[in-house]
Amino acid sequence: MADSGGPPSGESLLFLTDDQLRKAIEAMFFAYRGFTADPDRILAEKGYGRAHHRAVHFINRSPGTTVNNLLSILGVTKQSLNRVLRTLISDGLVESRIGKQDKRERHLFLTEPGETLERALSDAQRDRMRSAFRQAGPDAVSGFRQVLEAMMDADTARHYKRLKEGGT
Amino acid sequence: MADSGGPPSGESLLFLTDDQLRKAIEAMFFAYRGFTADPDRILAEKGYGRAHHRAVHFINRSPGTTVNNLLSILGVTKQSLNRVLRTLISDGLVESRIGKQDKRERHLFLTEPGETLERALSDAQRDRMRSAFRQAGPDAVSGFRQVLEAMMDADTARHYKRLKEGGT
DNA sequence: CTTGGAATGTCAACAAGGCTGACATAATGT
DNA sequence: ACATTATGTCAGCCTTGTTGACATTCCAAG
Repeated sequence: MADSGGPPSGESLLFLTDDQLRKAIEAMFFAYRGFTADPDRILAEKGYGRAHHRAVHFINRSPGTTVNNLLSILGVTKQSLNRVLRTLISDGLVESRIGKQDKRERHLFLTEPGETLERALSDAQRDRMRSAFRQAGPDAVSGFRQVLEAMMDADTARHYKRLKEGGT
Repeated sequence: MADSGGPPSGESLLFLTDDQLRKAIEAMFFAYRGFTADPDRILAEKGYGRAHHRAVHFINRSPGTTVNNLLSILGVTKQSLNRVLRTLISDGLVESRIGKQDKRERHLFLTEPGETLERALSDAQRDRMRSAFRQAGPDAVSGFRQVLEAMMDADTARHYKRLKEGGT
């Protein structure tokens, strides 16, 4: 089963031994920890968690987005999201406006302080990403993105592409 | 502030606009969800969580490792790890042997059923990784690994490299 | 040899943030 | 009128992180 060790077995274009795949899996695990480490520190200071970061990020990304929309992007239950939104709104980082066309909908926006927090978080994360890209070099960057896209679930990839292309 | 949109601004070898970095950040977030989705399903069936997966993975990786060693790799508190180990041991997936030299230490091993679970989990995760690599192509693979390594914390990278090179 | 500290691991209790289920309200669409 | 949709809320559960307290074992300095 595990044809590990030794050099590429040739023949396939992709010399993917179990051992190499395992290394990639571990790399993904460790890298994700680094990826979240900087924002986590900032969030901890302010008494927030990763869930708040995600909400703030995607509201900043698509100002005026609805709760439902956010739910489908984040892939959590509305109860979970609502708990986070409630604290963000009552802390004055997020504003929720009733929809004009459809008054059932709530459109979400970052307030001034909300944008400040978002910027602190994304600056930290971007700095690390930029430095990783610089170390790895230009060719590595496109490979990185291609593999990540291929690793997403189909539904998730749809969301990602939609965000990648269009704005809101 | 955000010089987003438009093609690479040239000049730097790495055309890294804020917009591109943000896309990479989102890709990382969505990809990690895909990365954990398959094992999560298997774990949920058996009543375990991601923490159990991590423990089983690294015990399989380095049989006979001590609790302390595992702790430094996983980066959680010993109490957290201990809870997970306790259930794995009482379910008969992991065996804990008191150290011969130092009787304070516990050396951890997978039992037969433990290895079976580990294989199910890593097969699922490897399958997705392999398919992502195939879709992305050989060049992408090395770029992917390079960026991930550059994204880790320094301490984490040490652990990763040690695991990558040596066996135990 | 004894004794104090360091290392290792265990138990208890708490918090964050997932989850399900039930239910309320308001607006929309048929 | 009635069913459906969008949202919010309460209650309760689970996993998994945290800190604090404590037991055991080892080792080294007196």
